[in-house]
Amino acid sequence: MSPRIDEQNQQIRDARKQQLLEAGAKVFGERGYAGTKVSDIVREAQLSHGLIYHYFASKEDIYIELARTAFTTSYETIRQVVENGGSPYERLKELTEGIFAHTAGSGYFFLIALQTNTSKTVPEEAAAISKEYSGQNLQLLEQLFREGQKQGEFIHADPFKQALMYSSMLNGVIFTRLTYSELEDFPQVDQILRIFTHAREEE
Amino acid sequence: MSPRIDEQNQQIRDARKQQLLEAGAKVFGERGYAGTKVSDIVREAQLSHGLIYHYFASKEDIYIELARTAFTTSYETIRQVVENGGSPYERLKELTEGIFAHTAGSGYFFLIALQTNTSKTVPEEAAAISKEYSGQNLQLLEQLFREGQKQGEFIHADPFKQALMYSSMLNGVIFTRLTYSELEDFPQVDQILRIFTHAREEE
DNA sequence: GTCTATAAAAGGATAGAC
DNA sequence: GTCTATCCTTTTATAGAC
Repeated sequence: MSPRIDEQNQQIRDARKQQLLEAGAKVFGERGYAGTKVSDIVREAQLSHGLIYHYFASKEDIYIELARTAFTTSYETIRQVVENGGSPYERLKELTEGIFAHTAGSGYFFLIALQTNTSKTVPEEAAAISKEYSGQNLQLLEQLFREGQKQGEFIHADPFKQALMYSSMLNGVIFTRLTYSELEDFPQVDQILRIFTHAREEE
Repeated sequence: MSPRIDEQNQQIRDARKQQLLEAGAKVFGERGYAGTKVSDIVREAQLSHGLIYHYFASKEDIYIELARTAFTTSYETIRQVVENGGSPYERLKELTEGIFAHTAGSGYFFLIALQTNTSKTVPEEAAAISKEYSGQNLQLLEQLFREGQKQGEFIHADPFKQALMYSSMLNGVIFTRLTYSELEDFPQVDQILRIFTHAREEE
């Protein structure tokens, strides 16, 4: 086989796989792992039913790959912002706005991460990945709150609980916004962050 | 058939149905509608597989009944507190504490309500019930925020968005707490409500 | 590489005995 | 009223032709 053809085939393979992953992200995000049928994915991807098994070993495998992408990206995003310059409050604000901006369009990866974290019906390997990264994310946030408290920007409270409160709130709000996507100026980031800062009248 | 026997049978029937509903609440709450098998429910209820169909027409039917219970109870709870005496802030605080207390134990009905609201895979009838009640709940909250703003307790912002923010946050936090149930003093209700009130240094 | 047809497995629902 | 065994539909996965 000529390398010319080889390369072309590889491109096709990559394109198809990508197509299936994107379709999978959408339907898994919308319907959950158990609620998604293989036929849902291939319909969304506009490919034949059998073809999916040339690219993935099983329905589980697609989900695991998507979950891995979701967690590695979110971890990298958080790490970058948290390890950035700026005061703790500035970094927290930048992180929050970044996450909202990032999930404004589709939010499918957010939904996959969330359900992988919380559902008891996702593939075991995905749950393992989730557990690992969620802990790391919380640690990054905890550290940020600890710094902010030391510098006097944030109110004093168990930094771990503050990190937990922050991510809970974020989950709830993003989730809501996905169903009320027509709303403008929702949520107000400054308003949310008031939970963690000292009293100051709204400017 | 003697009325004596009739009555006894009725009691058995009621007990079994209750048993199945409780088991259903647990597994549907934990695993979602699509992720739950009829066999999961009967195993949890410790009854035989076939028996469930003497009490419910289908898996869908059990879920619908549970969803209805979840929504009617939550609506009644909110309505009672909101229409109570006390200042808007006091009522909001009472409501929040009540919901946390109520979901501290199991939270299965909370989870069922949440997924009925958001999942695309629940039975159609359940989704319809959800839509109806969610709107009503939001209206009650919106009214509470409107009053609180008029009386000067709450910051000024679109009352509908504030209601949405409140319920989003509550969802996120309750959800988190269900996985971190060993945490004491989480969440701090006063801290959450700071989002909606005017600045005042934490007491 | 892609498709259609088919096998294999899982899960919801029913039948009939006790 | 309750159980076990069975049916039947849905869904995952594979085979084989193009």
